[in-house]
Amino acid sequence: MNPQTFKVACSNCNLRELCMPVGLSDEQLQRIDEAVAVRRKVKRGGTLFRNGEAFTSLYAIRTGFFKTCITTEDGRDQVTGFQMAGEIIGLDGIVNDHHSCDAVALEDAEVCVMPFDRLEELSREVTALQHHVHKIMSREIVREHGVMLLLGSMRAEERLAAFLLNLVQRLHARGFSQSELVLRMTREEIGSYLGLKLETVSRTFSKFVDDKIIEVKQRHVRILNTDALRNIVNNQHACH
Amino acid sequence: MNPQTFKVACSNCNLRELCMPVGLSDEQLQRIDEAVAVRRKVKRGGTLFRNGEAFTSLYAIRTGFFKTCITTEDGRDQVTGFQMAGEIIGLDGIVNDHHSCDAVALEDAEVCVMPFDRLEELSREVTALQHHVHKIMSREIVREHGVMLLLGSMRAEERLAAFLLNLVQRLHARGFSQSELVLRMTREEIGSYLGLKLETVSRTFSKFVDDKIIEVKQRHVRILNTDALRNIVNNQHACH
DNA sequence: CGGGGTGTTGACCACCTTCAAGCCTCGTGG
DNA sequence: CCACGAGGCTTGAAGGTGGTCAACACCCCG
Repeated sequence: MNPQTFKVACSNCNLRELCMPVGLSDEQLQRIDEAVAVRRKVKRGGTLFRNGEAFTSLYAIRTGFFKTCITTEDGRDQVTGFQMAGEIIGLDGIVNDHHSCDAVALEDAEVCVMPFDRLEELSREVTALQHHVHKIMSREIVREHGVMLLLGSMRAEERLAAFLLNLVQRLHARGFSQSELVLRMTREEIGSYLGLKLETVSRTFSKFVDDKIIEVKQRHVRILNTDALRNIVNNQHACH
Repeated sequence: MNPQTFKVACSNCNLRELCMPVGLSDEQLQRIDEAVAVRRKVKRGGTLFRNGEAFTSLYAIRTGFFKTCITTEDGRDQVTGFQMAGEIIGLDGIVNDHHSCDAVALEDAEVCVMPFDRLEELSREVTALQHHVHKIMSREIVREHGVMLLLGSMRAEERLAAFLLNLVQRLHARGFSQSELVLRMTREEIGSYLGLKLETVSRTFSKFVDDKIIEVKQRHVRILNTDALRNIVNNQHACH
């Protein structure tokens, strides 16, 4: 209710390339700084926004890890994505001026709050920013196409392999290991995202361990054979 | 290769409310007309754009019916959506300046071609247009969330019921019947969209017919009991 | 030390897929 | 005009994948 807030600047942010502004002049960067009003901290388990809440801002993740999920009246639940540092959340709220999903922090997190009307205002003046906002939204659309492909046509092993490869690739882009990762989410949340039950996720992890493709200790995962994972995603279904 | 093209005007288009411009002054409408360069016809079975092609424009469907689908190297195939008059396609191309899916006409179609750089230029000047472009992209993101929910958590009957309700609702918004519709796509395409095999789609149709929920004659579908369909989507899973 | 949340594993079963056969419909060409 | 063929659709039988239910192990933390 009383989130901690801090004044903030994009111009010296080390996530610049991943996040909002791209290839801008110093002057343009300073103008962006004006748009990014404040930072906000969210504790693990806390929500950045909830389904139904008024939409005011987009959020750039500085630190931490989020899930977004939709919940229907009849108790259905679906994780629609996991987001990490440098990624933008809140785009779902634009169309109806209120959010249509929950954003939950899976570890203590800090986000940059970008009031959307300021962002629109500024992107009318800074062409590069306008373009970037469009690209971010388009990227999210394309990402979701990939998830639809996964949910619509992949089997459990393929889904989990694709999931691990995607996670580790994004972490690698942020300077982490290509072969080791810590899952911030439960098996149930993975399952919800992948359209599987938690037992199936657990079993599939175990199978990968048996096959010496990964090592698992709790939420710590070490990838022993990246190519094997890639083959599972790509080739496996070529039997037709 | 040599698509037929026509000069076009939004200002007197009867799809105005569904499509691009919203609540604009006459002067603003005229400016939009400048952005919408030409129309283009696509024959049934033809493609409006294909995966890998350079992205230049968004397309507003004037008449006809499209599917968008992604195809991977390993032969996987996924229909990501069906689009009808008044809807916008091509948003996937913005992020990488080339399209990442195919848009195929399922019946003879005509689209308005909107060069994206003109659209960006114009939306820097016309705030309402800028806002509308953002809303269109956000709407697509939210729509895809719904598909993810469907693919991730619904059973075959629920998926098909949701699909029929969605189609008929969109057709109704365009002045068609609330209870009768003509499917423009094959069972296989429905299946691809819903993450089911065509046999399962066919079987589920048959079950709905047995249950007197719909009548089916080829691609003509008459909904006899809309509430039953709604219950299938909502309640069925409440057994938990 | 104990308890709750989380994860693993097994047995059984339901749902959907696979494979196969046959039908219907429409368009084309004889 | 009819015959034929191809594509699309339906239906059946059998099998597999993942879901469900249940028991238990593990780990973190109070």
